[in-house]
Amino acid sequence: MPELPDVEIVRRRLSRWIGGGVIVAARSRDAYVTRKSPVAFGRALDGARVVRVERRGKWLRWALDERVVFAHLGMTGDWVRAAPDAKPLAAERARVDVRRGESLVSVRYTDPRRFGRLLVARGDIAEWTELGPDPYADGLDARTLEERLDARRASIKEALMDQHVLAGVGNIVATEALFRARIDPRKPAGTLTSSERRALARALHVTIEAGLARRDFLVYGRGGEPCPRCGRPLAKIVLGGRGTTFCVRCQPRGA
DNA sequence: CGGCATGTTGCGCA
DNA sequence: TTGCGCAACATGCC
Repeated sequence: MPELPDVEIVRRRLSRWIGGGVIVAARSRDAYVTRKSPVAFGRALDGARVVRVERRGKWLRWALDERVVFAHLGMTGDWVRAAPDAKPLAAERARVDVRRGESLVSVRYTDPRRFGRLLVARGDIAEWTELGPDPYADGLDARTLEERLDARRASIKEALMDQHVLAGVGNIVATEALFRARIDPRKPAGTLTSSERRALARALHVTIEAGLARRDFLVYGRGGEPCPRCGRPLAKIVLGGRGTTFCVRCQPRGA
């Protein structure tokens, strides 16, 4: 489930597994996911040291000695650890074997749907540098939210999911945070009141923490079920091409 | 078989 | 030029 909280969980695992290690072998056979010759992926990584594993929004950034690896999990991507001699896992698209002291760690990139990306670069790429503030790494207050949303005509939900506005908010986090903040997802972003922006900043924080704690969703994917707050059946609409669940009573349009 | 899916990009049309 | 809706990408699951 790769939105900000899930990507952060993957980052922590990766950092623990391979941070500070030296890559002894990196292989991919998937030209679609590597967006270039998978051979170049292996060549660029072989022998490099993993200085650190960072995250911004939904992107992971591996800082190597002289290169940078950008990894996006798309819809179904994940990094898992396997025994170095284990056969390729189901939907495995790449593997990176890392030596840390005495031990050899093998991490595998799995991604059935292959919307994810594994990019090698010499420096930062536009997809990374053009990201908006990350509400977890950078913190988020009502003032920042106001700057980011000001004069936007798109709905608040679509604005939240725009990675240039805020980095890391996807369909689940947006849906859950708007429910917590009691804001109609269709409301134009630029028309939120300051108290709504305060509630939304807080709700994003709570939603991200709930995601990190792997708690169940309140309303996402629960269209037709009773609203957890008032019991009225949750509405299900499409906004910006994405399924959107909300409560017409608890999330009013009016200010 | 049809419909839907946690993401992103690019195209056609106002 | 800008903005918006929508299809496409590739695959699995219900």
